[in-house]
Amino acid sequence: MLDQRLVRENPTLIALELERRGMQVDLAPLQQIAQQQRDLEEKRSNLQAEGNRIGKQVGQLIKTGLDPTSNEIINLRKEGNLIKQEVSLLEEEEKKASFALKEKLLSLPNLPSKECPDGKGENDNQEIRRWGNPRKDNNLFEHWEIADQLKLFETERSARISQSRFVTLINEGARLERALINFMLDLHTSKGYKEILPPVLVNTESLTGSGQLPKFADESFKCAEDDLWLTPTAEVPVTSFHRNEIIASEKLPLRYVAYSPCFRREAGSYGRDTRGLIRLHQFNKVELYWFCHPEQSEKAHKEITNDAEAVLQALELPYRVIDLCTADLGFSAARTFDLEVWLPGANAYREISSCSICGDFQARRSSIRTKDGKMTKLVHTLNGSGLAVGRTMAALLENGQQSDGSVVLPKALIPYFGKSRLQQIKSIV
RNA sequence: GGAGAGGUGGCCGAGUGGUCGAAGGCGCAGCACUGGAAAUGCUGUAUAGGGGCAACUCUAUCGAGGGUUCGAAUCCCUCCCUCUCCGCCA
Repeated sequence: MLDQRLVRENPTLIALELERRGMQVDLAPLQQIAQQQRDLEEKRSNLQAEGNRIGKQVGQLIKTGLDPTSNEIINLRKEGNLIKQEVSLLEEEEKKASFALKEKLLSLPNLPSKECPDGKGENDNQEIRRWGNPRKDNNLFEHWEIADQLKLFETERSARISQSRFVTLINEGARLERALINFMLDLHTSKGYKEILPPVLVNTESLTGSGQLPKFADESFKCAEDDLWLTPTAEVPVTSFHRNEIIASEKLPLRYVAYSPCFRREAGSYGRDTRGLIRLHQFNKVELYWFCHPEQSEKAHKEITNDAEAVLQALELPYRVIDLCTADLGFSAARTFDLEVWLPGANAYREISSCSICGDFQARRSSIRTKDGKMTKLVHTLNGSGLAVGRTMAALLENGQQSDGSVVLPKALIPYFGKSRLQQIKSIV
């Protein structure tokens, strides 16, 4: 959420920055509401001050022995009643204004950071660096073909259980998924991340706090009987882990790693990535999340990206880092580095992690602050996948595939998976 | 799900209609005392919004939302949460 004061005092700046995202917004009406809200608040609080004075006066008069039914007190009570009426009228108007203001503010995305490259679409994203040597042989299989051969997951039966875009991992596929989650969590906790395993059903406030609501309700699954949604990413519960808190400055930065299943409706993606593990309604993800001092967040953004990259490096998966342009930024992000892993079977780089700095955007929505001397300041938040587990498995299958049909796994995974190679088996499921 | 108890500041805990943003204690910070420290003493110590260069000041907040009243932490209503017992359950 954007700062109300900025809306009142410098709407032009906001309009300019949103334009970088490709949005044309007329902020004049918003500014007007913000101004109106403040004026009403001022009027109301002055009246209340007057009412408080009268209340105190009555109390004192009665204490000094004046008859409560005396004219003096009756007149004061009348005056008090008049003020009360006026206040309630003003209050009603003020509430309307604040509600309208908040509703609009919650629907505006974050402003891009100065460093974020301007652009009109994904072609304007900028590649920052590459790591590893991508395999480019011909006749390589895509991951679902390999998985099918090795009997790692079940698609048709999953549709029977749920619907399309769900997968049931079986045999060594299930084991590999579990190994990957543990491997990632261990890698990050060894670097000082605190591990948390949050609820995956989250309430409306939590989704609003991190930016998924009110605008993207159709992207999340909602429970019909309760104010609960299936979380689309651990970013949501982790943000709200500290919602409405003031975090002691010496505790910052707080760095969390959270594994969670993630649920997305993928509305509007019909026909895209219909096979395999790339785009599912439910997938596993290990998420990195930082709460930090505003002054540290730029540096933190590089660190969280490096920490996500470390997983790919340990798994010997070639990748590139993309600096998303303003048009491609997510709603809450001020700047985002995407990590794209090389999929030799698909002959393409695919997003496997998205590392964003959100500045104070989520902190303001969620009211997460810290003390800077006597000042109370909003913290900055950052998040990054470390990594999306299903896509990691896809990458391992495609990158490790051998001509004999087996898949060689990276050394780092052996302690977790138990062996170095996936081979044709007689399915035990 | 049923029955009962309760939700007050960073923590403990007083406060059942009147100047209460809230006694007292703990904790924390500063100062004094000390060779240094402990102990002691003094002072300060919530959040949000508005006004002011500032000192400061106004408003709101005692789980949340309504209501009664000139005036509510205190009375009334609704909801939420926590605890204890019973039931159910992985």
